[in-house]
Amino acid sequence: MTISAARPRQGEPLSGETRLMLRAAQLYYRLNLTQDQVGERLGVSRFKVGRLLDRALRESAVRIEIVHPAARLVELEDALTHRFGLRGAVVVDVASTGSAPDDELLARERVAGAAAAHLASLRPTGAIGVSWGRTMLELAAHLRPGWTAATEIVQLNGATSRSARPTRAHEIVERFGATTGAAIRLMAAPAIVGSPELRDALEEDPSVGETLAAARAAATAVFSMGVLGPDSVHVASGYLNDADLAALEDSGAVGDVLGRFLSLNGRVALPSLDRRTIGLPLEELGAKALTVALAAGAGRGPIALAALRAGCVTVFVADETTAAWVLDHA
Amino acid sequence: MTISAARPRQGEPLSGETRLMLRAAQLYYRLNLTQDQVGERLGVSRFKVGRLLDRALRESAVRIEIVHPAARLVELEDALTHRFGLRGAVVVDVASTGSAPDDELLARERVAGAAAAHLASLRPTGAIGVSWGRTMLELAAHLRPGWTAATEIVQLNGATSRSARPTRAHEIVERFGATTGAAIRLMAAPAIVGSPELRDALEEDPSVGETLAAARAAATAVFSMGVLGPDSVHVASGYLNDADLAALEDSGAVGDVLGRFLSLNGRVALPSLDRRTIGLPLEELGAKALTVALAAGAGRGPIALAALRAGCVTVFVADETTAAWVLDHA
DNA sequence: GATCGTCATGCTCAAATGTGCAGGTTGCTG
DNA sequence: CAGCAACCTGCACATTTGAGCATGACGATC
Repeated sequence: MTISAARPRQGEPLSGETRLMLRAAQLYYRLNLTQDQVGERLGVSRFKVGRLLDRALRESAVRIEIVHPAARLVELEDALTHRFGLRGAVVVDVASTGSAPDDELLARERVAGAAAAHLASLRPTGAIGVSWGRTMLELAAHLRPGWTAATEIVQLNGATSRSARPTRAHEIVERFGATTGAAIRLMAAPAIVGSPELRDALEEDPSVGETLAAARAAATAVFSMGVLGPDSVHVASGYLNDADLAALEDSGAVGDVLGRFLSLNGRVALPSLDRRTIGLPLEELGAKALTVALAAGAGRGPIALAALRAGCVTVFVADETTAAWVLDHA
Repeated sequence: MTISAARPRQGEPLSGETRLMLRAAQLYYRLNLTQDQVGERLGVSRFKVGRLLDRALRESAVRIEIVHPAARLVELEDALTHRFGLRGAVVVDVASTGSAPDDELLARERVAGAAAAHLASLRPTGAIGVSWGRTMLELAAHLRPGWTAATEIVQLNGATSRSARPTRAHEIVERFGATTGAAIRLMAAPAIVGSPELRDALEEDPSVGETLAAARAAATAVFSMGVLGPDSVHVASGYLNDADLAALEDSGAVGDVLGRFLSLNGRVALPSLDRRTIGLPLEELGAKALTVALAAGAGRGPIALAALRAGCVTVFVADETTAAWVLDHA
């Protein structure tokens, strides 16, 4: 080794500037000193400290991450809200139990609970329309007395069952009424009847027509989504026979909202069936100021996406799996 | 399932407040909105946003970490500075080559380079004392012309070799002089002589004495550390015979600073040998305003710790391994 | 059912931080 | 070595943020 001149450095491992930057970052972010204090310790002006910290952030020498386990849910909520132009979205996580049926139950419970809480925070007033189904039943059970004041609770679609499996729609409406102090209005009709003519006749009869008018007038609607399949409530309740089911499947239907079966693009899948369905039409649902839609459990993704595309949702409440599915396929 | 009343929630998965907190964190930290803007979007006051972010930080829902690869080095520097009351510390990383001798070389190169740069940033003036050794030679080679202005460069301890292996102390002093425009003052004496009497006689002779006086007067000193062992420069240069080496090892010496061998506690290990050593005594070194100590390469940990404990270091420059060893054993 | 304590809220004011700009320095080029 | 350009620095000023405090709502307690 002969002393000659400073040889070129192969890879300056750490310039003084970088060292300074990191020291500033440590003092500022770890010790929570002010930029002024950091500058004093490092012998530079506070302006330089600010610029150093700027650089550290830009070069991502410091990383700020949100580590809360629920952060993912909030991200999904924001993505849904933005993607579908919603007024809000609530996504809940469902700890897996290992058993699919239990997960289903748990998802319903969580989504219903979250929906109840969110509804309470929205404090809708006036008339509130409600649908029925297992998730709605669960939601009704979660409503806390006095969660809001409403003048009237209206059943949005037909439900009287002709089979062994009752829809329990009246329990739901009653619970909504009991917890808000509102009058209730039931819809004394089946969800789906045999012919369009019978549907029209029933809807014109005051017994159904008045409720339907009230449903139209309500500014708020709360409903859940149904899947299509042999275990669907509509099949279990006897509204759909095998031929209907087959026709629906052929038409690309993925599930229903207020008894209206939709295909993935958000359109009514089978108009002939839709004309036999008693309750608020989809367009009227979409015209409301506030509609809260619940989707809980595996397989709800497609109908949730369909409903969102149909534009009849302003607040969407779902479990994480469903929310992720919707965003993946949107 | 019977509707009765809201059942107690087993584990509210996500309170609205937490949801709000996370959303605020996302908007604030990811989108860089102001607290005011976040508040507007979330429909809360900016004060609440501030408190929400506070909570997020306290509950460590957001984590701020410094991820730069060199952050560790800066941490070591701060720890050393604080632990030993230094004016500063510089720690460099040494990419392992896989071969121990190459690592040694590389470590010296990096430490010397960093020391040269740091010295330049300190811009010491007046008289500067320097020691010799392989690391000092490397440091000298890294000095850039005009790195500072000095009046005089003084050799701090004896070095003239009586063996085949030259110490090249004069090259070091000359390079320091050439790059600063300073006059130079060499010490025409061996590092260690045979008897205290001869040492005293030499130090009183003007040829050595005047340099020693200048060494005492210098406000700044730059030196490196030597390890004890058969491959030590002092053995190679012929200053120490086997008996000396054995006595040193018995006394617990771990290495030398300016030819003064220290034990781990920072004291002179073998006073009888110290009295035969020509150069600036340790106490005088510790009294200087600025002393820059270099420690590079495996096995320098113990002598580095000893020197730090001896209180003769104000700026410490070392490789990562040595720095970590020192902090581990301090 | 009245009272007290606790807690969250929003305010004012001070501290901290970011921004655009003018002056100065460095290093490059002809 | 002059001229130029890019860059860095520090400053005044506007914006943003934090701290302490008064107020009001809610729930608990006696």
